[in-house]
Amino acid sequence: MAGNAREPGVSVASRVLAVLGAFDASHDRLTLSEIARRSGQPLATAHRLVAELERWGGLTRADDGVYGIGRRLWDVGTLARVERDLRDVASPFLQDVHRTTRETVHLAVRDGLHALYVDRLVDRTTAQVLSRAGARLPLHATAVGKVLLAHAPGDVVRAALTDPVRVTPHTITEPGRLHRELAEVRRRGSARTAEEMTPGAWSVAVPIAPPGGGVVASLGIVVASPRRDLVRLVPVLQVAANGIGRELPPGWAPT
Amino acid sequence: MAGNAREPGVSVASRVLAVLGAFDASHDRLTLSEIARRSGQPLATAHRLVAELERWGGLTRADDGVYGIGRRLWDVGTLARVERDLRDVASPFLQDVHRTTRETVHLAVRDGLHALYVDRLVDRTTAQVLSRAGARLPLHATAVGKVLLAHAPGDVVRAALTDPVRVTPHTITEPGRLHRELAEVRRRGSARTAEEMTPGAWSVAVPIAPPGGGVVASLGIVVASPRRDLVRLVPVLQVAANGIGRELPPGWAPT
DNA sequence: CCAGCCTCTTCCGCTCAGTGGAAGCTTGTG
DNA sequence: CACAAGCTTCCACTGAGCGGAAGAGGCTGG
Repeated sequence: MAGNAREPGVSVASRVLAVLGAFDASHDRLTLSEIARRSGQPLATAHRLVAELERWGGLTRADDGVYGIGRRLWDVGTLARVERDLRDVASPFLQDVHRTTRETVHLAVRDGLHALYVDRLVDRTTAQVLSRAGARLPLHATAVGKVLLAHAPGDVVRAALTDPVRVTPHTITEPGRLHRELAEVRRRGSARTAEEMTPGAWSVAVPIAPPGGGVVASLGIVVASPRRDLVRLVPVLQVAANGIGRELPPGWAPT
Repeated sequence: MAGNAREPGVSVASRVLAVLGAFDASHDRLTLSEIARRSGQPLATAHRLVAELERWGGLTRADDGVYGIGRRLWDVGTLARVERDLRDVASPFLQDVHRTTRETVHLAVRDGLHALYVDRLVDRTTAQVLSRAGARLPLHATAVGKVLLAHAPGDVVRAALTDPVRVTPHTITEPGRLHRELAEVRRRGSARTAEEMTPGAWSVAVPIAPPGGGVVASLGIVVASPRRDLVRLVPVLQVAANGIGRELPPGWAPT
């Protein structure tokens, strides 16, 4: 017989989203079969959905048949708040900081238990640091992450400090020590890391807050050597962070 | 009776996409009713789809009930080729150009009959020019657009020069004159505009091509006064454009 | 305090859009 | 030329999706 044994309880919408979910930072080009596999759907089903997505412009298909995310989805993504508001406001300030320091500059918000890198500026010469826009790194091992965590709700802190991942030999994983460091971050108004996320990378970061609001983002800088004067960059960051905060609408929050 | 008069021939997938399509540059925050109206769907239907999208993280709902594009969609959009490859490669060069000129720098690709602005750098002090990342402007009225058009297939040129929109009093709309100008752009290797898109904005642009490939993007600069030495910026742009081209994978194409 | 209006949420039985196994097709490989 | 792997098309069964309607909540003006 033809017919089928339709898996129950799965909406079409969720299938569409599963197709989109098949793509991620390290899988941005997929074949139909890969999409089917990664989204957990029969080939025929994936085929139908993918075709429709392509027709709409959400996916594009290269000559070799490989699918990638299309412009239409890029357009839509561009409208996300994290992207639009924050990036637009912060961008000139990132440039300022970059121009005066010549170092890699990062802008991040908290996304659950990760620091989500919304924007960054890297010198062409600078060794490529891990982060790129859209990357998510652990909160406890990055300077921007520590800033965000230091101003996060208690349950987030608790969750983040429960069995923190050891990324490099220098990563701090003792909850007690991290707790003390977060208090220090709040007191001092800036956070630091020394090769805790990437060997050969040292960084500082400061919080960004809109007028009359809490900390919504963090601005950080990464250098490739244990410069003793790293702290001297803090005032530069603070001026920029204050500028960004001032230009954000009062009460602005990511999400 | 309950039941209904389901509109036939409309797939669920397309309904989901219609919901996403309800959002655009000037409508990035919508209420449920607005989404329903703009996507042409009954409220109950929109409600269901929106709820599912929100559950997935594609949409977020603010406290006041207004919906916006969520992080999940931002993530996915980030994976688009235009965004990823081109932006990543070009970003440091844009910074170089910006640093030496202090002017607004633009990176654009052709999207149908429009120049799609993939990235830009603006000085905080500079008067805000129209373009922002994600913006689409007519090909015939912008410098980057002219570059892209000058290297576009014949049918695109024909379509673009059929009744070109007059944007400002300075916009060139005579097909003949535009045709001649495109030839000139090809010959000279750069394009210019003088208040053709935005009053008070002059600009130049050059093509970007990967090794052994055609023109895939354009790098431009916008200044706020009719500087006589605008052409002197062309070499700067060319160095950067060459650098970008060289770092693009051979045969790279947007889309 | 209520009427009027708006937007959002929930309900429910009918029905056709969606389903996926299978067959056919294309392309690459040994 | 057989075989495999990936892609496309086909088709009849059926439950997921549909949307009108009613209910809930909120705001405004009389």
